[in-house]
Amino acid sequence: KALTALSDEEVIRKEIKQKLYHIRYQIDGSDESIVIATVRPETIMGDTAICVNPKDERYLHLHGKFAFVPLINRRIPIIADEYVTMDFGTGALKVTPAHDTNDYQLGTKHNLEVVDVLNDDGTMSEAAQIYVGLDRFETRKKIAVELEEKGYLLKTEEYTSEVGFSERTDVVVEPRLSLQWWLSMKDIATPALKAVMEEEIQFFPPKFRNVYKHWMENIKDWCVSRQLWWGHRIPAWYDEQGNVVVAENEEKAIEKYVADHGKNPVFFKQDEDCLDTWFSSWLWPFEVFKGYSNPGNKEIQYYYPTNTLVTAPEIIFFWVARMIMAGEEYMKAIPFKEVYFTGIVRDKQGRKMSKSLGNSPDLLGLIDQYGADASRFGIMISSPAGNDILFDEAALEQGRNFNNKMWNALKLIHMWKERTTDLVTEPPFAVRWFEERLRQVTEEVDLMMTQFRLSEALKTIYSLIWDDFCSWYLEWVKPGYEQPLEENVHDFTVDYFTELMQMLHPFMPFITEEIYHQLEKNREVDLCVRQCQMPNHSANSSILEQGQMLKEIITGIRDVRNKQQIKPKETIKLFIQTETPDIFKGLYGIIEKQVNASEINLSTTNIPGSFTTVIGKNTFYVVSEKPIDTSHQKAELEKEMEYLKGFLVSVEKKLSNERFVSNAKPEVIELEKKKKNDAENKIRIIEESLEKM
RNA sequence: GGGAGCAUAGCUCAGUUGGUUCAGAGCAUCUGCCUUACAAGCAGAGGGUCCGCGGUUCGAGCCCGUGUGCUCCCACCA
Repeated sequence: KALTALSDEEVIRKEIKQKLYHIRYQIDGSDESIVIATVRPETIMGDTAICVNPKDERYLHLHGKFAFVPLINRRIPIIADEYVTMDFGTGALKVTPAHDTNDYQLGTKHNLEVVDVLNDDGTMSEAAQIYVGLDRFETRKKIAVELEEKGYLLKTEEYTSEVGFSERTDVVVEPRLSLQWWLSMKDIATPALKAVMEEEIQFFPPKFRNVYKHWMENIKDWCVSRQLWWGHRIPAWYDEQGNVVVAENEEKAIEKYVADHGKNPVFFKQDEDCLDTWFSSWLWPFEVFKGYSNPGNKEIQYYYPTNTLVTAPEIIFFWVARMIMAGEEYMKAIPFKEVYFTGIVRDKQGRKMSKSLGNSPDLLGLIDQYGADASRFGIMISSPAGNDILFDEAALEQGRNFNNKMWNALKLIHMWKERTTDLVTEPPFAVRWFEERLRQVTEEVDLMMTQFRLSEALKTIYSLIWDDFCSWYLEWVKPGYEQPLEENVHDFTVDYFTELMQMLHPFMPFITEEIYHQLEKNREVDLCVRQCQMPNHSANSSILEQGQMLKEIITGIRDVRNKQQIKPKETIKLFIQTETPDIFKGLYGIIEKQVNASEINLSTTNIPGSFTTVIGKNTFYVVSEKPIDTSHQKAELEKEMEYLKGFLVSVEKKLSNERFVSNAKPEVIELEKKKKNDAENKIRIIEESLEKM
């Protein structure tokens, strides 16, 4: 047990206009006096020193002398401490250890007497000597008058400062000494600090390790007793003389008492205080499985330590650190391996959501409006790990639209099912490509999930479904109007869609489950959250590169169509000039469909009257009914040319820099050479195209 | 006052030993489309002195110093 100066929890600070009283204290053995300034003149009877700054020249001659507290004439020392600010008030501070936190610390440091002038009910105590039994605020008024009458009050000035009010009762909180139970923290903090610093326990995001480290390295003893009537009661018992015994329970306390005193206690009463809420909470990881009260039971063996704690960063110290300490102390093992910190949900303007602001969304209303999956999507997509969440309904709308998109994809696949053909062919390029793409993204998402980069994982899956699956893959395999689809292509598509639903399931459980069952009737098991099935070999990069090139070609030619204002329904003829015609094998069908080309041919020369565009190492000539506007095209090519030449210069400069060549890693130099080569090739191709225009 | 973090497109954010053409994504914006899954959509585009200054380096969005601005936690002046 130790004295506590004050607990400042549940205290609301408010700016209050007050009076600052300048009060004169007579110096012992001198005509001189020293003036202090205070807003609480009723506490002067608790003064046990006057403190000045050691550097303050005004008071140098008073160091070590004594002064008298007005009205009660207690003789108190004049001490010097850096704590006192010279330019505030008079530069002299009355020290009241019983009623001010800082004064208490000052008192401890300088071995000052402690005089508690207040009773529990806020009236003046016997120790105050005067105004005993009178309310503190009444005393303040009366004492000011008395001080003035007796010539101690020199002046009063208006002063605004912060005063603590009780959160529950809204009365001014009075710092007051009391006897409390404390827990010495240093020893139990050491292993807990080590566990996190050595990453036996990992924090996500890791930046919070700094906060934890700072706390644990500067840990203060913990006041664990509370004057409440609920909670775990302090396990301490007193006899009639106030001798105390601490034990696990009353039975053991009596045993201990008998051992210490050689007799049974006549009177034995448990302490009425309760433990701090967090003292109970820090037992949570093991005591929910009775790991302390019934050690080694089956459940605690299975569940302790657990894997991941999900919590908020503002309770790193209150709860996270304490659970780790309790785990190490009582279970001799860490309680969990990973801690994931969620952000605080804020409104669009960045304000914390709160009842008083009334800016919390009505979740059930949102679910009605957008759907449960969409609401989950909206929150998850805007939760970058470790950052606060700015809640914006637009994200929920995006989630709703995503639902709709997937629903429509399902509808399309159902339509195909009705007219598949038994004809089974080699899987077309699109099928092979998407398999690789799925494999690639699965690996990416798996990595993000293990790093708790949840919103990034969701974004990646979202893009895989919307862009790769719907916008590219489905369009690539889509049969012509009223044409049938090969059965195996349909089956692959169903498999892919299933795999996608599995990936998305943790984020959007309802629609994924539904689509999963509708894709294939009579599925026996439900979808559940499981780890990604890691592919048994890594993705085939050449197919992926080919797919990437295909996307770029399609986009590039669509851009030409747009810029040339060729109507969507109007077909074009496409000629490809390439040194590697093989890479286009099997892609003609897709390209024709995607850019609405009536035919595609290879060409070794420029096509007159066409629009030229260079994509990668290949030149494409677009022929349309419409007259081609080459001025725009020419300007674009020239612009690119200029850029490439500038780029080439910078690469060449780098390569001719001796210091670069001698210092850079060989693979970096190789890359630079490749860049140079690529740029030169591209410049040549564009030059040729420009010449012919 | 003590500590931590942040500053990249209009907004929210990625950018993983400093080296691909690195300046990105989503949303928003603009243009064109009622194309037979989807207008809650399709196709395309524009948009940035990577906060300022200095340094290290062959090379800096990334490393170091410094200034400015913001956020959070803790303490709080009689």
